[in-house]
Amino acid sequence: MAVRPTLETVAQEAGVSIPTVSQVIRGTGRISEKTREKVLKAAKKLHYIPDGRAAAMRSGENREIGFVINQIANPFNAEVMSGVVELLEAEGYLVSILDTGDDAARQERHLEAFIRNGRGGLLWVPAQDTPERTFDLLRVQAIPTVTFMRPAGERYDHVGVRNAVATETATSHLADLGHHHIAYLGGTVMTLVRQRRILGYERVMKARNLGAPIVWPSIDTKLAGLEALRDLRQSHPEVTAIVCNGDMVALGACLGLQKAGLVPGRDLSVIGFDDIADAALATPALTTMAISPQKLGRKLAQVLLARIREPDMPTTVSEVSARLVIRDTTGPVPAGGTGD
Amino acid sequence: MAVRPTLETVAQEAGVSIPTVSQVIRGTGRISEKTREKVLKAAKKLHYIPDGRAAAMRSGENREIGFVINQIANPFNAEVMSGVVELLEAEGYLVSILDTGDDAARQERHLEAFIRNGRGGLLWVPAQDTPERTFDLLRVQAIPTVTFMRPAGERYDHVGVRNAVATETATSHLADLGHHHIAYLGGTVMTLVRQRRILGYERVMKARNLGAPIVWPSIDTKLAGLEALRDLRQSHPEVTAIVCNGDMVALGACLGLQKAGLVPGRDLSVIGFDDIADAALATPALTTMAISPQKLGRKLAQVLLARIREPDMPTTVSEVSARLVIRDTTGPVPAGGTGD
DNA sequence: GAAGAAAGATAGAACGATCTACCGAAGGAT
DNA sequence: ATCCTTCGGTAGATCGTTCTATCTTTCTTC
Repeated sequence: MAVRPTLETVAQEAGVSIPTVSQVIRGTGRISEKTREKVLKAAKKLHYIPDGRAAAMRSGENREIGFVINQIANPFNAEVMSGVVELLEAEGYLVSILDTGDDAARQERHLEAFIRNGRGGLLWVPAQDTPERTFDLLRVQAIPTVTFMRPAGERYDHVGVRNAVATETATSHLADLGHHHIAYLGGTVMTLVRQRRILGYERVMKARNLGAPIVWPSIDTKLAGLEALRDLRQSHPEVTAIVCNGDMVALGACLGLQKAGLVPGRDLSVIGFDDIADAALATPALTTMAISPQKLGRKLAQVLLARIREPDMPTTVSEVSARLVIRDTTGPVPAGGTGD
Repeated sequence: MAVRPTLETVAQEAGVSIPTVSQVIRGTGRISEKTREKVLKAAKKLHYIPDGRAAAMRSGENREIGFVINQIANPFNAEVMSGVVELLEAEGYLVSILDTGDDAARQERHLEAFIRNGRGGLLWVPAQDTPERTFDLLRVQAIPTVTFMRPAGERYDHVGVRNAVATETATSHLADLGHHHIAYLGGTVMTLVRQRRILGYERVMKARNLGAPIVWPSIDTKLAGLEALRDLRQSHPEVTAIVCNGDMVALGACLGLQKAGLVPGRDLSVIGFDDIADAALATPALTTMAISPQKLGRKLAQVLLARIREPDMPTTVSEVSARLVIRDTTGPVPAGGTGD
């Protein structure tokens, strides 16, 4: 089987020295047009592709970026990733993706593997229960890092969403429709993100003098949302509207309502978070807080590039706003409902 | 900022030579218990993580695997990936993922980037219109490669599904329910996979003397499936059942039926392919040809490992069978329907 | 035509690891 | 006491690239 060509192979073929070939390939230094063509021809003939690892080793520059994410199958994440890849690829970077499944141990193994194999930068959604040790690991290695969605103090640059403002908007929308007993559904661990979202929800509940806040946990899948809704309704039959921690849970809740013979938006209002593709396609279509994944992805890439270019600048925080998209799962309080 | 520790740093700290440290870290050679402990202590103190690229360069062994996939957001793919990662990770490999979006140009850039940055093996779902040149690129570099789902002749090992058998099963199931006018919905380009699936469908249509085969194209999203169903029903109102190229299209078709006020499984039978998580959760729950993504993922990993260990053995083909899962979207021909 | 500058190419070290070969010390047999 | 073996560890070359320094040749300019 063919052995991979190197600078030396190409140099021999072209009848020049190794550094000359290197310069031609990278377009640096002073090279005459004649030798340039000679070298390019040889390189093409041999299907030469430079060894990025050897280059990175010598030059210290590393054009491979790692994206460590909590759930690769989440369609929202997928769109963010595609935004990131598009922009970084144009700058000559390779973005390779790892899935932690929100498991801290697996995350640490992954991060270590990334460090071991050399990454010039890291985009990171920290797993829910990331221990301090993992952050240390990364700091020692001095890799430019940007956290996404879940901030990690002021250690790294961060790109995320104005969560508290978003749930304020969502809860106000429900209050405007006349709802008093509004629950918050979704999430399990009290991450900073969830904390901020619940804060926005509770602020409106208090400010507008609505019922006592009800926070009901659920993991972030449709199936879990379906089950959680059932339990929530049993414990709190007075609830007429729910603000959800994510679209998957919200869609699950809608399924749960339908299974119970109820109509989302008429018998009980549901509002999601993210605006994934399924939100608009579901019947009834889901009212939700939309965030633009492409926008987030681009922002993420920009922040990382800035950090790579200027490793010593103070860390930054970039937040984008969510937008209320009213569809069919929110409506006025049902006639028989408790208007109090 | 801290500079990354190397073998030399650790060697100095421990008061031994560089090769000694290397041997301790890798657990090779003869090392006394005393120096071993000394070295490990120093390595731990400095948070030493070996540079896999330098190691790979010298030893020729590369423990980083690339997974080049057509659609990262597809939940079926996500489950396959997690199966692959689990097994390869246990063997000490790092699996990093790239999304081609089924775009041949992007795919070629990605593959080249993988080669440039050194991958010890490749798992690959070739994009739909992959040119011959791309296959050449890979062969020249002599990287162990396994194709997934979409075979590429006998060039590489392959892991896939018994597609023709699966659609035979699906179509027979509909025929058993009394359907005569059965359409095949989904896919656009005539890939080998689609060809095999359509072959199975057509074989049953012919063998059981049913209506003329109708193949209707659609890309693989819910939205497209919804629209395609509408068009299909307009052109072929006699159709009472459809076999779909994938669950996403099938779910889209069900949505389309519901939008038209019809009930999937009663007014028109729909059968999907893949059994993604949503298939069981949809209302009505989707009848589908289930394939176990974990099983496929493990198989994929095993085949790649075998190829890495034995680069010169003849290429293999491994196929797993799909299993008919009957849920609520298939039923007998409706009363007013054309029983012919 | 001589000195200086610029252009074009190259030699050799370096990056961080691993591999091969070798070396000194300790232990055992004769 | 000498030789041989085994054990524990090290020196130096090497992987494919880039960097620094240098070398030769040609072109300007007065």
